[in-house]
Amino acid sequence: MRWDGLHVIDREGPTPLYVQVADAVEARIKTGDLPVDRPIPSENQLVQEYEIARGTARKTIQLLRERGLVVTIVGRGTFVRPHPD
Amino acid sequence: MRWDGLHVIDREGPTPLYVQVADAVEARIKTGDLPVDRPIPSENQLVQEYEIARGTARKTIQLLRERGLVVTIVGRGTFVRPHPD
DNA sequence: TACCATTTGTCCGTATGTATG
DNA sequence: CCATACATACGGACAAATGGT
Repeated sequence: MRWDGLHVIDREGPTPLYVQVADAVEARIKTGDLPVDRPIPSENQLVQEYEIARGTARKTIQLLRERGLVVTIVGRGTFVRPHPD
Repeated sequence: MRWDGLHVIDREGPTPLYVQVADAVEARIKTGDLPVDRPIPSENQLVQEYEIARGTARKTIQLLRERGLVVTIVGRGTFVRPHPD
C-alpha cells in the first residue's frame, strides 16, 4: 500500500501548513524513502499530494533548502543532498 | 473586416484573463470560425494574439478542455470537438 | 539514420491582489 | 500590523512527442 502522508496534516492547528509539509518530506528523506541525489516531489506534486496552494509548496521547499536537506536546480527540480552523518 | 478579438480583453476588470480568452475562443468555435476537427491557435499563438503569458494560455486551453469543447494531443495541438448539439 | 521545427508537458522563479486570523 | 494561504499573471528553462527534411 502507498502512503500519501495526508493524514499528518492538521489545518486547524497552530503549525503553519508549509512547516508541517516540510516536516513530512524531511521524514521521508531521513528514512531513505526519498534517496540522496533523487528529486523530491515537485511543487505541483506537493500541491496535489497535500492539497495545498503552490505558494505553500514553494515555502515548503524553501524551508527544506534552509535546513540544508535539498538543493534546487532551476528548470530541473529539487534534489536530496548527501546526508551529513 | 478581420476580427482579432483583442479589444474584448479587459485587463483591469474582475474576470481573470484566462477566462476572458477562453470565452473569446469559445465564441469562435460556436460561430464555426474554428471548425470541428481543426486545431485552435497553439499556446504560442494565443500568447501573441492576446499578448498574454504562456501559463495564462495554458490555463485558457485547460478551461476549454474542462468545458468539453476541445481535445489536446501532445506534440500536435488542441482540436475542436464535434459540437454536441 | 540523423536532424530540426513545432507543440504540449513540466518544472522553477517572481510579483501582485485578496482574504483570514 | 503581520503571517499565512490562495488565486492570478508574468517569465524562463528544459523535456517529450510529433512530423517533416
